[in-house]
Amino acid sequence: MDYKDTLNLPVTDFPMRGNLPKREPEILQLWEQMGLYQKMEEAGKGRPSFILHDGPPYANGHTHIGHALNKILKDIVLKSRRMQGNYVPYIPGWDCHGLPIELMVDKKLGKKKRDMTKAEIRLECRSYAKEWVDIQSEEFKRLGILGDWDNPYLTMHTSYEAATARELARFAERGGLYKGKKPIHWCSSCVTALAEAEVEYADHTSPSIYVKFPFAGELPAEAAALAGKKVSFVIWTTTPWTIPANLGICLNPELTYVAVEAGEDVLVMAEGLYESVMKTLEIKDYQVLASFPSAPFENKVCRHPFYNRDSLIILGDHVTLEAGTGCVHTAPGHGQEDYVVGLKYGLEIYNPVNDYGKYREDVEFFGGMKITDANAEVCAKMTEVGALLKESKVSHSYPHCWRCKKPVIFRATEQWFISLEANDLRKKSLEQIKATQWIPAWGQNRIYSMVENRPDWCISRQRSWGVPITAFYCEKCGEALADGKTMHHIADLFEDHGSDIWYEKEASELLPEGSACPACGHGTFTKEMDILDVWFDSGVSHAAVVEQRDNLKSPADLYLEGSDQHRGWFHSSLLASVGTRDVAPYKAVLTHGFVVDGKGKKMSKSVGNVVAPEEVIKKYGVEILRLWVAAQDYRDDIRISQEILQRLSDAYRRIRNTARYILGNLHGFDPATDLVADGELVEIDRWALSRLERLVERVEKSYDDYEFHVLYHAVHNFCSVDMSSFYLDVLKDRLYTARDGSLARRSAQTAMYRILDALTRLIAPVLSFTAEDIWAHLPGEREESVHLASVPCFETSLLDAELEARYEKLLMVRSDVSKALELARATKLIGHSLDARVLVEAPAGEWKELLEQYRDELATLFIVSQAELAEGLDDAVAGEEIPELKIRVEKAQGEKCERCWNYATSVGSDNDHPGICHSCSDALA
RNA sequence: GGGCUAGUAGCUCAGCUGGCUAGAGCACACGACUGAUAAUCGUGAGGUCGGAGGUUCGAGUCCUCCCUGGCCCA
Repeated sequence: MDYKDTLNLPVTDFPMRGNLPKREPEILQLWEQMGLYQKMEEAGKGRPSFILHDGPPYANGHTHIGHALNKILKDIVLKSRRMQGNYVPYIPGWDCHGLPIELMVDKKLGKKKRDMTKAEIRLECRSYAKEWVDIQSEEFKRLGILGDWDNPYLTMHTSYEAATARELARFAERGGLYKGKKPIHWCSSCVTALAEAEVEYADHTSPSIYVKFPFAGELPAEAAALAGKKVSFVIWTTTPWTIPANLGICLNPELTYVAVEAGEDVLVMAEGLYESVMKTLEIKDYQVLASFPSAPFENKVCRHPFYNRDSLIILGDHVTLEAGTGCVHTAPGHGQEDYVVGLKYGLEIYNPVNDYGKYREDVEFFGGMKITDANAEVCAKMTEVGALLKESKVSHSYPHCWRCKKPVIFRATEQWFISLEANDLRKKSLEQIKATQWIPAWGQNRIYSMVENRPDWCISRQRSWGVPITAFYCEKCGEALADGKTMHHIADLFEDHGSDIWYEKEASELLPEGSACPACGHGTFTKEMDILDVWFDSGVSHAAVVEQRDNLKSPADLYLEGSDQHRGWFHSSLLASVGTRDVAPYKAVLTHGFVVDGKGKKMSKSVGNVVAPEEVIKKYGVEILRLWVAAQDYRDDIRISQEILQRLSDAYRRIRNTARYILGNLHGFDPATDLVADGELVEIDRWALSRLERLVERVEKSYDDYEFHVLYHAVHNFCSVDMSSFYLDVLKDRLYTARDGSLARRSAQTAMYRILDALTRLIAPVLSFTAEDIWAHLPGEREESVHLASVPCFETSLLDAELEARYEKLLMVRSDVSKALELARATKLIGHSLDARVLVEAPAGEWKELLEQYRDELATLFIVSQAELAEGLDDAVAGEEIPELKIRVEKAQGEKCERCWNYATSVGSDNDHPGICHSCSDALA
C-alpha cells in the first residue's frame, strides 16, 4: 500500500515562480476593473487624512530609475498610511512649462517657426508636454503606483495658470515684487537673452590686460609704510570693454597682500601671486615694501583709471590665487560674482551696453561704439593715461551663443524679483524651516543656510513657454503697472481662457476699464513679455492644488523628493507659501539620495552604467524594483546593479515560497469554522504567533518612521529564520501525518493562517502585486483587495516573552545538535536527520531542567526519530553554543515507518499495516 | 574651491549615549534530502569597521588631517 495517499501534503495552485513580468499587468488590469483607487477614496471618507503632495516631474522624456525610486517610495508611504487607517488621496502632478520643452518644440518646428505667432508656438508646446504627460503616466502606473491618474494636476492647466498668476498678484499686493537689474548671458547678434542651457563653451582668444587703479583713500595703519608713495592696485582682466563699467576692486578676505615698489610705482597685489605677475609684467627691478591683510582696505577707494569716479575696494570669497593678481576688477553689471558681491556692498548694477552690444550714447569716450571694437579703444585710452601695465593675448574657454556661435556677453538687464526682505520673507522662511520636520534631520541645516544666504529671487525669463508676468508698461512714461488689483483681474481671465489669452489680446483688451499709469496718469499700455521662472510655477502648487481640491488639506503632511530639491522645489514652495501666507506649505519633508551604480558612481550614458527601469521590469518585474526601493537605506546614495537585483530576486523568492508553502498547508482549512482558540493552541504554535507579533511591531514602527529597509530585513529574516528553517520544518511531521481535522493539525493551520494573513498585510505596501495574489489565495472572507484592508492589529495578548526566552535556549541546543548530526552525516552514519537517535547530557542546572521539561518534544524539535536525556556520555561531542552539553548521535532504533518516515520499534506491530508505526496506525484507524 | 552628506564581510543592513573573541540574512563552498523539488534542511569559510595620527585603562563608536563617492553651489 502507498501510504503517501494517507498524508496531508501541501496543495495549492499558487505558483512557485511569480512570472512577474507577465502577472503584474494582469493584476494592474484587475485593479483598474475593480476601480481600486475610487474604492479607496470611498473607504477613506471620514478618516483622518494624510496628505502627501506630489512634486511634479518635468514632462519631457521617458521616466528613469530616479523617477521610479521617488514614486515607489511615495507609493509605499501612501499605501502604508492607508492601511493604518488614514484617508490618503494621491494627486500626481507634472511640471509642464519651461525652456527644455520650448527648445524641443523649437527644434521640431525648425523653419516653420518663423511664420508662427507666439500663441501658435505655445500651442505646440502644450501638446508636446501633454504627450509626455501621457507617456509618463503610463510608465508610473506600471510601477503599481495607486493614485488619481485620471485627474492629475498639470502646471499648464488653465486653472493652475490662473492660480500661478494669482499668487504673483499676492506678492505684488504685499509689496514683495519689484523690478531690478541682474546680469544674464546676452547674444548681441541674435538680440536675445540666453539661458545657461543655450550657452556653449568654446575656446576663444581674448586680450589679457593688467591695469593700475590708483589708491585714493587714507592708508590704514597696517600699510603706514606706504605713506607718501604712489600706490596702485593692480587688476587683471580678459574683457577690457567692461572697464568703463568698473565700480569696484575685490580682494579675498583671507589672503595676505603685498606692496611692491618698482620705479616710482607701488603696486598692490596678493602675496601668493606677485612674483609671477612681476615676471609677466617683465619688471625685474622691484622690492616688497610691505605686506598686510586685506580687511583694513575694505570700503577704501581707488580712482577709476580714466573716469572721474571712485572704484570701491571690497572683499569676496570668490577671489582666488588661480589666476590674475588677487585684486579682481568688479563690474556688477557684467558678471555673476561681481553682481552678487556688488549687491552686498550696495554698488549700482551698472550696465552701459545696449541690446545691440553697443555702448550707450552717454558713455564718455566710447558712446555708440560696438563693444567688439571697444577692447582696443579702451586699451588705447588706458595707455594714454598710463594705467595699462601690460597687454597680451590669452586663449580660454568662453561662452558662445548656441544658435549663431558668436561669443556672448554678460550684461545686466531689467528683471522681476521677489524680495527676500520685504515682509521679512527671509526671516519668516527661516522660522518656518525650523518649525518643519526634516527627514533626515540634516536637511533642515542644509536648506536653512541656503535661504539664509540666497539673493532675491529672480522670477522673470525672456521666453515664451510659461505663465506670463502680468505686468504692463505705460506707453508714455514707461512706468510699470503691476498692482494686485490689475494682476488679479488678469488671473481671472486666465481662469476662463488660460494664459494663452495674454498673447492673443492687446493690452487694452486685457486691462480692466479705466486703468491709468500710476506715475503719469496716461491710459495706454504695452504688455510685459517676460514669463515666470518655472520654479515659481511648481512653487505655488500648494495654492493651485492642495488648497483648491476639496479632498486635500493645506499645509500638506509630507513632501517627498530627492535631496536636490532642497535648492529646488522645497525651496521655491517655501518662499511662495511663506511670502503670501506666512506658513510653510508642508509639515514634514522627506528626502532621498540619488541612484548610483554598484560602485557608487553616478549614472551616465557615456559611462554606460545606466539602469533603465523598463529593463528591470522586463527581466525581473516591478516587484523586484519595489523591493529594491524598500531594501535600500534611501537617506544615502542608492546603489543598483545586476548583483543587487539578483540578490533581491533571491530574497523575493524566499518570501514568496514561504507564503506558497503556508498556502499549500492551509488546503482544506476554513477560518470560519476551523480556527483554534488561543488557549488550545499547541505550544510551538503559540511561539510562532508570539514571533509574528514581534514582527508586526517591528514593521509597523518601520512604516511609522519611514525606515523601510528595516522592514525588508525583518520580513526576510522572519521568513528564513523563524519560519522556513525552524517552525515550518518542525511542523511538517505534524501537518502531514496528523489526521485531517485533528486539533494537532488545526492548531498548526490556525497559526499559519494568522501568520500569512498578517504577513500579507505587512508586505502589501511594498510587494503590492504579490500580496494581492496571496490575498486572493488565502481562505476566508476578506476584502476585495489587500489594499482595501488594514494593517494587522498588534495583539499583545499573543506576545509571550517567557515562551520566547525558553525557545531561544532550545534553539541553541538545537543548533548544537545540528552540528553533531552533521558530523554523523560526514561519517555516513546517517543521511536524513530522521535516521538518527540523539542522546543529550547536561550537568545539573538550568540546561538540564529545560531539557527535562521538554523531554517529549526534543525529537520533534530536532527532527530526529528519537531524542533522549542520558548520562555518562564522556566520549560524545561537546556543544559549541553550550559547552557543558554533551551530544551523541546514533542510528535510530527500530524500523523506518513507511508512512511518517520516523524510525520506531513499533513498526510491524499492527497486522493490518505491518510497515507503519504505532502513531501512524492510530491516525489511520 | 565652498556647503551638506556618506564610506562596517562579495551584496543589503545591525552595531544606542566608547567596554566581553565586530553581528544578521543573502550570496559562496561543502554536504543531506527527494513528501515546499527550477524547492527545502545542515555545516563551513568570509571583515587591519576607507586611510593616517590623536584622546582614553579601553574606539567601528570621540577629535584632527587625508583619500574615495554623492547632492547643491561657485
